[in-house]
Amino acid sequence: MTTKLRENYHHGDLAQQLIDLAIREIGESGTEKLSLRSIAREAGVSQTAPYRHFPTKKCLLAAIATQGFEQLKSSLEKELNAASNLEDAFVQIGVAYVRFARTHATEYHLMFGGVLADFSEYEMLQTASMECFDVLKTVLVGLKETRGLDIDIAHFTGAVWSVVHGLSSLQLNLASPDADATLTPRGAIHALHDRDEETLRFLLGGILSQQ
Amino acid sequence: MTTKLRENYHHGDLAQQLIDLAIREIGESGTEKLSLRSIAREAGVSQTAPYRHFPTKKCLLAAIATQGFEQLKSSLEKELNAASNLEDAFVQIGVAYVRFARTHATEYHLMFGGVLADFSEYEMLQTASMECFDVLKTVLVGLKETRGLDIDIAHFTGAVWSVVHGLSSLQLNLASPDADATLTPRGAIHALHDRDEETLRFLLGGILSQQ
DNA sequence: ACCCAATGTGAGCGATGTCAACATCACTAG
DNA sequence: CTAGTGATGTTGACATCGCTCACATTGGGT
Repeated sequence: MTTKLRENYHHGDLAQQLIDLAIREIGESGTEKLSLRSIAREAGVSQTAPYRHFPTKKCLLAAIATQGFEQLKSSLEKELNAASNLEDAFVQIGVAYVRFARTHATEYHLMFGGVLADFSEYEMLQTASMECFDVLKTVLVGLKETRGLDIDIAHFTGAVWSVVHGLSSLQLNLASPDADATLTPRGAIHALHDRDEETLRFLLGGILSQQ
Repeated sequence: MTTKLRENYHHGDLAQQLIDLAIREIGESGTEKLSLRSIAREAGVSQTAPYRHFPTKKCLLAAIATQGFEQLKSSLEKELNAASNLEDAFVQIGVAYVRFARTHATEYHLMFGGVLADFSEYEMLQTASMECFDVLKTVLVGLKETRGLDIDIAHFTGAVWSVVHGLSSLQLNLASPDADATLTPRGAIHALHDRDEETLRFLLGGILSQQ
């Protein structure tokens, strides 16, 4: 499957194929092991061809993260539109967020793992992340208004985001296939698996009843 | 301060100095940029000397994470011993956890950032992380008993851990110095800063009153 | 005083990110 | 129809990196 020679000089859609190959390679071997040269080989292209599309390795990573934010945004929007009221949307968006993290582990890692130190270096990343955040914002602002909550909305948003991010990040980075639900680090994380909605209701449920 | 020649052939405590230099370099330039050769130069030692202490670059990182778990454990234990009751300990341990993450960002990143994929490859890391987890376990098991909570303790532990980890990880990876508390990603995270206890009471407070 | 295990050195291999100069192609203006 | 231009891909090279191997130095236990 690798190193197949193209019959055409030009490739067609090298940028997107490099993104896909990079996601796969990171998923298999981790961010540190990703090499532009190896995915160039896999794409059947010279080692410097990627530089026509991504001026730097980090720019490739930023492109992956940007795509991730766009996908996450559309997932959350779908959930928001499907929910019949804001309280449902509140939980269901959380569930969709964690599900996205699990099914797009590589993207999530690049979006929130601190690999891309400063989003402002990459304009498209910046705007994609803000548009994604806006979905969460919409729900929480609406919730504050309809329920007349007396809260600092920025702080509230940060707190809620912490919960869904914590759930996602812990499971991504410390999950192990051979864990059972015992009272060990791995076990506690294993106990979270496939119980997203229950866990989120547990953690977020009390918030709405406060105040 | 760098590249100073030693007058002695032997260094004295190269292992620990390499750990310290690595923490500094990661803090300044990120995990990806850390090079064994550069910290060897800074230590005034040949480029292969580090290999007498760490068979691999990842082993150096594992040593840093191990040291981090030991420090975190002792922080949490101090908090546990200082608290007058379990409810206080519950929140104060959370506060200490987030404070550790902030003051030891590099270590925290290595401990929970998914860089060291499988702890079981590094025995000392494995045991250090379990001993650290035991402190959290003690509090939660105690809490379940004294309050007669009807909960799955592994799941409960995972959920609580998610909250403190989410708070820590979000702030570490997405904090920016020039943020104000507006309704933007950065702003929401900024709104969490220096409000650990308040946020944790907000998020964890409802849990204890449930059931 | 001797020896050995621990520790440090030097040279080098294969791989990587990136750059500069060049080649090939698709498309558009005349 | 054709000439030329910008986008895309290639070749070759440089500095750096992780890591290995063979060798040098040292200090502590006999």
